[in-house]
Amino acid sequence: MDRGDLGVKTMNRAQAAARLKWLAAEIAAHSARYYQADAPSISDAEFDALVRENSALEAAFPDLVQPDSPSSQVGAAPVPGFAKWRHARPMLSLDNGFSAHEALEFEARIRRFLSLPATATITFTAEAKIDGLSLSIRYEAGRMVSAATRGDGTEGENVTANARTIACIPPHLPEGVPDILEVRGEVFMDLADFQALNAAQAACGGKIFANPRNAAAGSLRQIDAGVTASRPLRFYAHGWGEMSAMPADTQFGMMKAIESWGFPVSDTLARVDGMAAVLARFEHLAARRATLGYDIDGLVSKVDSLALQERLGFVARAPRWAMAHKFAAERATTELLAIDIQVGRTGALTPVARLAPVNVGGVIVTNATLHNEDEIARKDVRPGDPVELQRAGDVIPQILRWVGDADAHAARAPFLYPDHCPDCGSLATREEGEAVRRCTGGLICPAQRYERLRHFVSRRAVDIDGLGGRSIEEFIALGWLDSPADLFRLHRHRDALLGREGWKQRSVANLLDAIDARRTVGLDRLLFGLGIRHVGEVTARDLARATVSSRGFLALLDTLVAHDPPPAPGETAEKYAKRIALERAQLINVAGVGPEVATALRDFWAEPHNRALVKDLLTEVTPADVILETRTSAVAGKTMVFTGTLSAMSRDEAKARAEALGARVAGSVSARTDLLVAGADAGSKRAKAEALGVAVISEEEWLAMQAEGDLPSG
DNA sequence: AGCCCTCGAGTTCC
DNA sequence: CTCGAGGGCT
Repeated sequence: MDRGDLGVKTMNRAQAAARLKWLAAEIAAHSARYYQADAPSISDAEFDALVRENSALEAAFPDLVQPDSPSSQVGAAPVPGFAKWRHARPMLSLDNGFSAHEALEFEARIRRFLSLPATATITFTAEAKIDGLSLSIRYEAGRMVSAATRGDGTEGENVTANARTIACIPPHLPEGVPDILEVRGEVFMDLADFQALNAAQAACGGKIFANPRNAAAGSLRQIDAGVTASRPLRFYAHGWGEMSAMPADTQFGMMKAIESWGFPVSDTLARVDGMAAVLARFEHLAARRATLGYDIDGLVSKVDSLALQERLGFVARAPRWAMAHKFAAERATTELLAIDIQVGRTGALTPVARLAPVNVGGVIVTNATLHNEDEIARKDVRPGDPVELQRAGDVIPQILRWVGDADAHAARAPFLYPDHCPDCGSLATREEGEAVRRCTGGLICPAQRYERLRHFVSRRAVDIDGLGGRSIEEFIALGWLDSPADLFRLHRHRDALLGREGWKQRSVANLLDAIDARRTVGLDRLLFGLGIRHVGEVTARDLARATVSSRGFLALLDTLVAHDPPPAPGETAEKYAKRIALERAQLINVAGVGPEVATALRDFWAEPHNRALVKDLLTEVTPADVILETRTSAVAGKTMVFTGTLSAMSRDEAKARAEALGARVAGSVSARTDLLVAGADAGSKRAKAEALGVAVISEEEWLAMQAEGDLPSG
């Protein structure tokens, strides 16, 4: 939400003039991106809202209308964007590391996960990490059928026509390639080509690109493939997606096969033994960096053996078997203008640094998070200080320290952290031992309500397309929207909405259709969307899988609330709280859900308002059951528990394998456990399983069972 | 009790 | 993306 904007009615003339100027610049920038099909940064609805606000202001202050007003320029039929493309295999991101230390940690972690001795040598591939954009190209029977950008990793944009114009991407492949084959790599632009392009653009008054990466992105995402064809784009393959047959059993072998099919592969690609050798390549690459002729931002190392890659698997959205070793971040100095406080959906007060605009590594930075109260104190940055910044990792700017004159710094007032919510004025408190200060306003805090609704409709939650912050704000102000269920009743305001500035037949229909499309939504998404403390995407999915249906989930919540044993005689309040929390975790019995999460769930459900909210929501929405993919394995659909010390694989790996075979992995043994795998020195869990008559197998038996259930990959 | 790994939450840039 | 904190192992 742009909290800096005032309502049209409350604005004076000077404010309106300033706002109009800002809107003109904003709309021009966004429409340039939109029409030139570079990445649009806001949704259509949000863009519409900007245009709408502009019109409203011009109506209120007709004498401020400028000849070059956006209202005189916008209005052509919007160019349809690219169609969405769902990746057959998700396109993942990589874990980043910035030091030799982190790289060696990465290697050590792999050894631990695989239970390898410290002396075992792991072979890696190493290659330059090109600063471009990822593309996944699909071939069927040797012919290119599609090409798509990464997008969010699951769904990208179909840019097939444009990719076909890139000279070094083969349109068809030689005989004998796998029938289905997806090659993934990086689209980029050489520095010399980038400079020539910008010079040509300047000459014809076209768009000037900030850096080669943006130029490549802008060129690939052209509506008119003819424009893409005129741009000097290059491509290097670095991986693959779906493959109907595997030509090799190592990363290096695969890349060589891909190269033999006619794809360019980076000449920096090498196979080396051990992380120390990867680090040597990194140093070598850093020295060569300036002479490569294109931008790179580091080096990528991958475990060479595909068998090991498969065993290592994934964490959230990144593989455990790969790492991006990044060059040191670029730094810059600017002035800290002010520190603003934002209120998140959980009430967390987060300080944001407002900075004098400064270029850091090709991007203009104006904001940076300061995380929390302690961080400000630790760095002792004060409004007015000159500060040193860097763009950490890939993008996020970070304030390193204040710089300049110490006396001047000392003369500036330290930032006073507010102890009341800047949005609703409620007391903001800090839990013992916690870093965040939270607004206690809860339901009455408008900022929290707004952020919760935004979370509910966000892509990873219920995913209502095209419902942006500005629309939510508008509907709240109109009194149409208070809780998530209200979203599904917005259609009752259809006529009123149609009468409003900027809402036309089509935009209203699109919004209502998008909402209707989510009347049936996965239990996991719905659960995540509720925004229960400590229940994020992964935990929500684990809980949904364990309870299968909304009925099962609600029953679990009821059980939690009903579990209300009295304190034992002489038990302190603290001990009692700890014990009952532990018991709640046992009632849930889902690996990864401990006392804290269990208590958060209970507290949520103990609140009558939340029960009413969920009940209301369920009158509008049908949660879809979350059923594990049933693969043909002996453990599919079974609830398993691991105990004792496993020798062939670590516990984490065992859990990951079991889940891949369709099993649920619980934390402890109960009557609902189907199978216990007992490693060496199994203790109480084994005894309990035997007492309950739960099947117990040894590690060897489990390995055999798992190998049987294994399906060929790909 | 201490340690390591993951996850959750909030944020930035385009 | 980074930081803090929860969960689960040793």
